Amino acid sequence: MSKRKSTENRKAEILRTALDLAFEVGPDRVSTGMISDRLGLTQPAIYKHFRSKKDLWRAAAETLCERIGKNIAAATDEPDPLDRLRMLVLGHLKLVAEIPALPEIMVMRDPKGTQNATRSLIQVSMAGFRATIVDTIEEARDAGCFHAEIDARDGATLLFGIIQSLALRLLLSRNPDAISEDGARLLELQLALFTRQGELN
Amino acid sequence: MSKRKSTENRKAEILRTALDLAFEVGPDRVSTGMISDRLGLTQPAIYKHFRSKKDLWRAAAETLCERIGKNIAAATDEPDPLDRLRMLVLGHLKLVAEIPALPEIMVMRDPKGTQNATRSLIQVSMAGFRATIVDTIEEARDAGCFHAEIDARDGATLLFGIIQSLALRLLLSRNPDAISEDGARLLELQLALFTRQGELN
DNA sequence: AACATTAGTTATAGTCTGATAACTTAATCC
DNA sequence: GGATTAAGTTATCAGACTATAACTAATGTT
Repeated sequence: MSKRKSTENRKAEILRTALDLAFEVGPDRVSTGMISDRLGLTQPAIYKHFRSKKDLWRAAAETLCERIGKNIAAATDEPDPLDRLRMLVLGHLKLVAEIPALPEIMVMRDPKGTQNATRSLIQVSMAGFRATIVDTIEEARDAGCFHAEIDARDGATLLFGIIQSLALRLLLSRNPDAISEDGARLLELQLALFTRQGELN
Repeated sequence: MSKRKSTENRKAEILRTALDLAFEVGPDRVSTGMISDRLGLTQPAIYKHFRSKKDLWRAAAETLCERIGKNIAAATDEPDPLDRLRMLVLGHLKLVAEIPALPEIMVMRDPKGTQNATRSLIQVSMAGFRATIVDTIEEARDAGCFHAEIDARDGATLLFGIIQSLALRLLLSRNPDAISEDGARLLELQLALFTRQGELN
C-alpha cells in the first residue's frame, strides 16, 4: 500500500495535511495520529520527520510566514499607493482562501504557558504586514488620495477589519471560495469611503 | 477551608471560572480539573453541578446569549438610527471587554463532529445581532444619513470588522481595557465615512 | 552485491482528561 | 432532632495523546 517516500516529499505532505486538518478540526485538535491516519501511516512515523509536535508546528509557521512575506514583497514594486493597498489586502485574502487555517493558527495557543514558537512567529509576520499597510495609507494620504483626517493606524485597523470579518465568516461558513470576491467588493467600498469628497464611483 | 456553597452560587462560580480560564488558556484547553483547582475543590465536584462538560459549556453559552440579546434589546428604544448603531457596537464591545473569551467561544469547536450545542447557540445570537445592524443601516440610509450607494450588508460587515479587529488585538495584547476607547474612535470614523459628502467632523 | 541509511512498523510507557461509583458530611425539612 | 438531600471527597477507569525503543525493510551508494 503506502509506498515509501523521500524525506522532502513526506515532510511537505505532513505539513500540508496538518494545515488541512487544522481548518477542519481546529489547530489544537490536530493530533499526530490524525495526520498519520490520513496519510495511511502509523502515528510514530510522524516522528521520523519531526522531532516533536512543536517542531512540526514551527515548520508549518515558517512556511506560512514565507507566504505572508512574499505577499508583502510582491506589493512593494507597485508605485500607486491605492493599487498597493489592493495588492496587499487581496493578496492576503487569497492566501487565507488557500490556507484557511491561517487565522486560527495566528491566535493558536501553545501547550506550555510560554507560547513562543508557532504563535509569535506568525504574529511577527502579521505585524510587518500591518506596518506596511499603515505606511501605504500614510503615503496615499500625503498624495492627496485620502481624507487628511484619517489616522493611518485607524485606517489600517479598518482595512484589517475586512480581513478579520471575512476570516470569521470563513470559520462559520466553511467555504473559502467566496472570500476573495466579497473581499474585493468590500475593499473597494472602504477605499472609496477613504477617498476625498466621498465620491463613490 | 472551602466551605460548602448552595447550588446556585456554585454553578455561577463554576461558569465564571470557566469563562475566565477560557480567556487565559483558550476555551478548548479548559479542563474540569483546572476549574476545580481554582475553586479549591476536587475535579469530580464539578460533576455535582453539571452532568457533563458539554453541559457546562451549554450553560455558559446561554448566559452569553442572554447578554448579547440584552444588548440588542437595549438599543431598540433609541429612535435615531445612528445612535442605535453606536449603542449596538459599543455595547457589544463592552460585553467583550467584560467577557473577553466571547469571541473565541464563538468559533470554538465541539469535541464531537456535530458541534451543535455551544457554538451554534452563540452563532444564532450573533446572527441576530448582525441582522439588527443591517436593518439599522438600511434605516439610516433611507433617512438620508448615509451614502445611498452603501449596501446595508456590506456596511454591517465593515462595522463587524471593527469588532473583529479589536477582538483579535485583544487576543494578542491580553488587555481588555483599551478596547472600548479605541472602539468608540474607530466607530465614529467609520460612521463619518458612511455619511454623505464625506464630511468628517 | 554488500553495506549504510532511514522511512516505516509494532509495542509500550506516561500523562492528561472526562466521567463514574462509593463513601462522607454539611445543610435543610418536617 | 432525626431523616433526607445534596455538596464534596477519595479511588478508579477508560480513552486519547505525545513520545520513545526496538525491530524491519526499502532505498541508495560505492
